[in-house]
Amino acid sequence: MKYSQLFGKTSKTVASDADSINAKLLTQAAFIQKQISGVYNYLPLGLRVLTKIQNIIREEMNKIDGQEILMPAMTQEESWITTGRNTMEVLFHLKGQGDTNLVLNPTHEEVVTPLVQKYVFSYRDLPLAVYQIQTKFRNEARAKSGLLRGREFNMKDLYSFHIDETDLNRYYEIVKQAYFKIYERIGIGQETVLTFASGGNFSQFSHEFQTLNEGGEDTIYLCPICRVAVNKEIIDTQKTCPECGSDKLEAVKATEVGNIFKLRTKFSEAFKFYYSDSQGQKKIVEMGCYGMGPSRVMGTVVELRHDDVGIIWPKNIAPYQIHLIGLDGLGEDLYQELLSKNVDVIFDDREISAGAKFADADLIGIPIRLVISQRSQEKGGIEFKLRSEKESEIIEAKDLVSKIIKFYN
RNA sequence: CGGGGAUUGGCGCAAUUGGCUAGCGUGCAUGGUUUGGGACCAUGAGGUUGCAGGUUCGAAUCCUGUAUCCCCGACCA
Repeated sequence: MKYSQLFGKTSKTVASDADSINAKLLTQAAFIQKQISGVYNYLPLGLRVLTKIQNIIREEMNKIDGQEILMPAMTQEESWITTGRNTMEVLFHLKGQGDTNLVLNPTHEEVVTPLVQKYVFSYRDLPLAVYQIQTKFRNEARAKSGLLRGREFNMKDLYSFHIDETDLNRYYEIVKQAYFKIYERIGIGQETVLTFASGGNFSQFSHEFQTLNEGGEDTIYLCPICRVAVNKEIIDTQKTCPECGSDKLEAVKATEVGNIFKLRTKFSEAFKFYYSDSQGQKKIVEMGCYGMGPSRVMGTVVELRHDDVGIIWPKNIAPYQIHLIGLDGLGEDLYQELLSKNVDVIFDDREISAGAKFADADLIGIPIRLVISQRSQEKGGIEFKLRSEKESEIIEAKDLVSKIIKFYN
């Protein structure tokens, strides 16, 4: 991609209503653009990041036998009356044709349970896990913090169905491990901790995945020994680490980037979802649900990975692999060569000053910046600089692609 | 949802006892000079001051209503 052709330009000033680091930097660098409070447009750079996050999640969900589906954003209100959740304050209500009452789904238990019920009748059909990556709508009392709390946001939701609690527990642990793998690949594994939360009526705990960061909305209580935490609900009832029993929990700020939950039979009972076991006996289906918001993860990454001049994207979710800056009219040949080697490159071909190009590269935050200029050629090649480092080095042209490949593998 | 603040070219801002043709920066266009950390000069385009109504000789400025945004709080599978 040539930067001169890219839809969406950086700005020296930032919209005065940007209320958080992620909103400021993502808006200023033209990754997102706010439509209304808590609702954002994704521009090409932003969509690339979001898609990369989604694809990492998708790969890990597929590895644990999740089958991807796509459910609708709107549903008849009746399903929500069935479960008693039609009074949730975050529900958006709308009218269909005639007197049809519809809701915009804030989550999909009310959709997925009747859907799976149409195809699953026997223990032979279980276990089963389906997921989607889709838009959720929640009419939050107060949207805020850029991508961290929106009224419309992107979410991956996985639902699992089991013959009994034992099998639910087995799969729940598998999902837990898959989540850590995802955060690791996205580049926030170091800061993301398992957090014990209330389990509702049917299980002792649910689990949140909380990413430690100063700007976080949540306060959690971290065990320095086990590096697990408990949330406020739990600390109010037990003051110790659930793993080691330590009472030296530290209050820290964090952002919730995932939540997994044993639903048990709450929804299968509401929809009368039974299966026949090997004896032909009618049994209730056990369920789990597992949420993760790619858009919120994207915002959280920016909160965590930036400096005072811009974003510093982790390598697996950067919008491009290479930010190539051409000076002195150079760069086109190198750009074409990188493209031919399948390197994902954005080429700043604009006829503006070097300083402006450097400033934009810092703001956009692609992990590797290359500069090709008369100066770099006099020094024997191409300047190679990591966004996360201060110093640059000169690389000979023949070594460039292998160095790039090495960095990304 | 309760309390507070704000709304002026694309973006960031200025303009009050109500007073001249609503300014500045940035961005944009054209020409020229520059050319490794957001260059400089010149010229130009771009605003019925969120919307609706009212007071007045005269409203960005005062009044009423309304919409939106932000902050604090409550809320938050």
